[in-house]
Amino acid sequence: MVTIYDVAARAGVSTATVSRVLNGLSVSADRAQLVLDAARELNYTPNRVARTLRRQLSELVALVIPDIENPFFTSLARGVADTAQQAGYSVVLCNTDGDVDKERQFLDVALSENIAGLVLAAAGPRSDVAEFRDRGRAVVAVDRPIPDADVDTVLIDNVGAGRMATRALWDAGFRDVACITGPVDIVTAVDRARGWQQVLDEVSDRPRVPGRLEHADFRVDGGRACMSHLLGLPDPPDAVVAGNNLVGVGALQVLSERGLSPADVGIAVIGDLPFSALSPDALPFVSLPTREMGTAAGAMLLERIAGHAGPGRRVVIPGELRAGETPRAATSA
Amino acid sequence: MVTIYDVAARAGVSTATVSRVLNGLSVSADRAQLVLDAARELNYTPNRVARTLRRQLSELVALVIPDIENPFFTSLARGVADTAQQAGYSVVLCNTDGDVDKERQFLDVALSENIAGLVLAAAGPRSDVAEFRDRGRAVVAVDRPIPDADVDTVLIDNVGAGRMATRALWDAGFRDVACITGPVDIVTAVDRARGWQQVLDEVSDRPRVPGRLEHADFRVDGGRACMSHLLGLPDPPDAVVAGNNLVGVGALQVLSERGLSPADVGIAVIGDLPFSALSPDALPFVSLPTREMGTAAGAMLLERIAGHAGPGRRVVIPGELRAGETPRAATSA
DNA sequence: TTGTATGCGTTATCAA
DNA sequence: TTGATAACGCATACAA
Repeated sequence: MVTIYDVAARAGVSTATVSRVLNGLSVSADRAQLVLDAARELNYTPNRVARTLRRQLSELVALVIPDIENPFFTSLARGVADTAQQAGYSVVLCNTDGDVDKERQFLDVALSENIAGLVLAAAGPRSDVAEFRDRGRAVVAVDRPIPDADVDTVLIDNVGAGRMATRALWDAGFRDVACITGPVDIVTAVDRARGWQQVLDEVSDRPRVPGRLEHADFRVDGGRACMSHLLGLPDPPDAVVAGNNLVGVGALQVLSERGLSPADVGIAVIGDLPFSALSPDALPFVSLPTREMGTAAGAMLLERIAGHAGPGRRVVIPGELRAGETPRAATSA
Repeated sequence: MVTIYDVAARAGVSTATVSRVLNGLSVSADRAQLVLDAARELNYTPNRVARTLRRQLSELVALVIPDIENPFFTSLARGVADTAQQAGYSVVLCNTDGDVDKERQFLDVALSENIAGLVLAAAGPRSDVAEFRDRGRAVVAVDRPIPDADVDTVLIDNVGAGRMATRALWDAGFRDVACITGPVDIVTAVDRARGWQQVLDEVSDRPRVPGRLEHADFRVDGGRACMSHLLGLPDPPDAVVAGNNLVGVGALQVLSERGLSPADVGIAVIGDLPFSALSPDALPFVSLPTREMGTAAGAMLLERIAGHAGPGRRVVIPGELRAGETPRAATSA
């Protein structure tokens, strides 16, 4: 490996001078040129491990997400990566698979690697970033808040998203709207369901059918299972709000397999369906600006790395209803 | 930060002894216990940066992929991550966005970070991993071979996949089968198209309609554009092979928007559609065992890290046709 | 402006 | 088995 010593020797200067040139400190022009020439001739690349050990801070930023197979998070990742890379940081992505133990492992590794900063979409409600912050590392929470941690946070307006989706179905004439949301310990899932409930409380003057709220996991199979269950009831609902994109996919699959269309059973999805094979107009959905979430989180992280102090900030980004040609309820009950 | 010195002081031993205990070298039982107790009481975690600098090798493995928003690659990532994590390595994912410059940057960083190994799905046909290998780092190519590099390689049988998809359509009665594949400089795209061509050459006794091969980019919009173009021709084909999952999604979207179904225009997809919102039975597709590719690549990487020498091995994994209830051609031309 | 020398935290060599 | 110490490659405090 070619080290700073090799460059110094070739340029006929000290390693300190080489280091200064490479870090933009004041060096006389002629010597600087000598160093640059030597570095180029030797194809020198500074060793980041040594640099990190010395500086106590790496040029790496980590993004920790719970489900790398969910387009919601990969789109988010793009946003974070674009922002951070533009600032010269390399972004590494870590998938916790929703496993809090894996998450803790990643956090430990990140800390031990002297990572400059961390964007975290928490796997559970008890992520511990205290040591991170104590050691002066930047942390930004995204999509899911980190309880008891005063960190910058970028969130979707989940209650609002739940409201939009529900109202779209109501406005299309559906009167018995169920909701399939995510696990009770994921706050985004709970909030979206709360939005659903709010709208129903506001618009419905009749007693509601009980058992219309289902908690799936936030995956395709979860959506499938709950949708099958709802459709199998003696008095099935006439419409369903899908609590996230994957649940929506599962619900639509079940519909398709039963030969039903979104006109037969209304369906609105919270989240985008980039790979749905349906026209984006086919059903109402609440588009969530995931990429923008990522860029916002990335920007805040960079500010913190650059030294911004002060209490944790909170950015809440609204979803946007895309109603398209929402099929209307066939019968008004 | 609590360092090895703190532990040594608390345990009343030298840092060398602490290091030995932590690395499983021979230490007397009583002193080992002292060290372990001290380490636990101080909540000591070895600094990975220092360890990496000293050992000249980190415990990190990188997976570099060209499109993190493509389920094909995220599924692959799961396979690699599962394998590597089981062996105690932390896996970091890097998205090149198909940009060879970004890829080179990531490779430089990985080298400079003393990464233990690298699984690479190359962004282009000229990835340079020579320095990596010269410096004794493990490299495995996945999905796309790395020209001029004698590395372990895990590939799909792309020609075979193209054949399967094409034959499925032919067998269903379609007689003018077009192909939308990926860019000419991505070998998987070319190979899949070659499989398509082979089958047509074998089965068709009539002159072929020219202009039936389209090169999209391997994304949804690429599939949309090419599908629109094909359907807009004065003599459109009666069926289409989609060269990858995203192209398939785009093609299906166009179909759906025009009120057509896979019975009107036959369509077979090379790759899986985990988020298509269609029943998996709705159309024929060639399932590609991406996760298994990942585990195979991860396993080979671990072997190399463990010191396995010898020439580059090559694993070719076949796709698997899932014909479901393939719609038959409405008219036999 | 430049060079010398030290330390970042760990592992490994060498001697005891 | 154990400890003292050098070395990994770099950045910086200090001296010149």
